[in-house]
Amino acid sequence: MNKQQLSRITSKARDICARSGGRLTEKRQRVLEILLLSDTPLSAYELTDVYGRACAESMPTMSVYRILKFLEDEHLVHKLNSTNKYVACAHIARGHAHEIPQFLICGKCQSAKEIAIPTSIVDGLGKLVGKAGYTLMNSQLELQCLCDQCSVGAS
Amino acid sequence: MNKQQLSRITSKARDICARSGGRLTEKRQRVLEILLLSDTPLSAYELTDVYGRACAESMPTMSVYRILKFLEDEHLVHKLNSTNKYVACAHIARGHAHEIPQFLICGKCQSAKEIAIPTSIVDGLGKLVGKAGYTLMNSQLELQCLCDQCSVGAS
DNA sequence: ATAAGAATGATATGTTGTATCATGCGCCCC
DNA sequence: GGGGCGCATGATACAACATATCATTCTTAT
Repeated sequence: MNKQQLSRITSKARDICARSGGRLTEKRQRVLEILLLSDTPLSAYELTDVYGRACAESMPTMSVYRILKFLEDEHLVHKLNSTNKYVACAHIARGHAHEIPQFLICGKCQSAKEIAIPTSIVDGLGKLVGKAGYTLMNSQLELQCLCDQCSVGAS
Repeated sequence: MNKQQLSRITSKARDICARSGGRLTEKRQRVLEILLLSDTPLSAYELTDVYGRACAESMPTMSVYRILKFLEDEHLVHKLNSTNKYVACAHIARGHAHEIPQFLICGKCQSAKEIAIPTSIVDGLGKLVGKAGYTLMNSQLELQCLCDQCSVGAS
């Protein structure tokens, strides 16, 4: 991602925050940028480290958690429950229709790709769940995968 | 679950362990029984508490983790990643064909139901994942739901 | 009986996350 | 532009979840 793309996204993110009455402060923006630029999801403590190295002055982890919570509430960041790590939302630039995010997580390189699951599959799941006596609420799927690059180089 | 059912399951579990060269010791069996009898998934520390209250002498949490790992390796217990809690496998008694388990988790009463996802849906997901440049590996789905009982009583 | 290996205990520490109170900083109103 | 209000951040403590490591006990085979 180049600088121009990055600034376009953060600018959009700023708008999104503004619409909900929030503010994308410099620190919040930096955290978001770190996630946008990272190849892999990062834990709150990894973010603390990267922030400290990138920004000269460091940030207490508590603040990182608070900022992550803010960014999650704005749907700018998602948390991967299976790994306790955080990723930037892949859809900030365009419309940013925040349906439930779904992720493919590579078990080898840890990359995570945010994808859309078609209605047909979600509906199928919904029916199944109904038959089992449950009602489907929000469900962020995290599918354990192998990415093509890691497949190719695999032993 | 009555005593007879419980002993049938633990006996089956003993067989399963034996076949893989493991041993279902008394402590391992007790941990499994606690999970079998529990209405909801339990964390390792909750298990420690219950064990201590049920068995007069307590067990260090470290041992609970080790026992859980053993039981997981035998596919007698599953871990819910979204809540960091553990459940007994629902299929010990019958054939115990351990495919990837899938769970419906009630957001209100925390009950978790283990279900089977039909091949059609899994295949659909697999194709989708393939198009995104990934290969689906093991994927334990944990779907956030509301169970019918909680729906009825809901506000 | 005894040695080997498995299971468990004890202790320490690492990782993830929350609670709470203090401090700083921007913004609005007059 | 000073004063005060509210949001953002810092600092500190601690809770919850999990692993590492070495010691001890129990099983089992010979």
